[in-house]
Amino acid sequence: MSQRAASLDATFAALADPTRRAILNRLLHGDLPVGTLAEPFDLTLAAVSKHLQILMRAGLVTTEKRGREKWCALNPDAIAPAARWMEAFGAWGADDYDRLEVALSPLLGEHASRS
Amino acid sequence: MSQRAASLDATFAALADPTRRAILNRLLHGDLPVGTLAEPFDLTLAAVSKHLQILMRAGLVTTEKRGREKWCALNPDAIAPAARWMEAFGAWGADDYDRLEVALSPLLGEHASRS
DNA sequence: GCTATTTTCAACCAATCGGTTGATGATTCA
DNA sequence: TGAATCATCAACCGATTGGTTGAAAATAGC
Repeated sequence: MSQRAASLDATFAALADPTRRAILNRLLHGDLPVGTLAEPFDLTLAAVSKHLQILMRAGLVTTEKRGREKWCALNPDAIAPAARWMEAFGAWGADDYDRLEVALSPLLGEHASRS
Repeated sequence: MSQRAASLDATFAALADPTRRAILNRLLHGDLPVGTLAEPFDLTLAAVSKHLQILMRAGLVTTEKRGREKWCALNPDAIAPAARWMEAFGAWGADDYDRLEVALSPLLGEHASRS
């Protein structure tokens, strides 16, 4: 399997778990040490630590040790190959510009709900 | 877990396997019956059938029985919630318009390689 | 140096995954 | 009717996943 395919595997697999997506959402609001990051989850710290390793392996999260604590930060660029794959798939059959608008809105600062 | 989260789980999990992504890519070029769809893969028909069930459960593929054959078709709309989730994530930290161009190019018919 | 704090490691467990084989259900066609 | 074709089902297998517990490593502070 190509390097690219392996990267897509790791990225999509990392995103397939709701706890891991919640971790990413939590990090959207700012960097956090592991312990603080884990607080809202009804899981042991060891379990959260494992989830973080999966996110790190996929490149979605980076860490930096500061003293006793290990601070976690998002690496949004890591999602680009997967996002590209999905755009190529989703654009087929596009019969309107809804998807286009969705893709544009975050860059344009719009926050219209489309759920 | 919310309905939406479950849908994201199913979609990302479906995309996390290279065989399943290859199946989707194959269907990008047109609808196919299961047997023909399975030909290029070094797998039993039963294995491909299982992959198709996972793709169908995620809504990414629809099927229609015509005589003995079961024809498979893409349902690109099913990817939209996952694509939206990723856009929200990826747009954070966007320091240029690379992602924007990538999102636009399929709709504009451009095919510049960015790999 | 000792103790507390933060995080990971190692071992284990049940459940799921991706694959196989062999049997079975539908359907077509001679 | 009978034989061939298309696809799924059921049972099984080894590997992986998501979780736990308890011990251990690294660092901070008294």
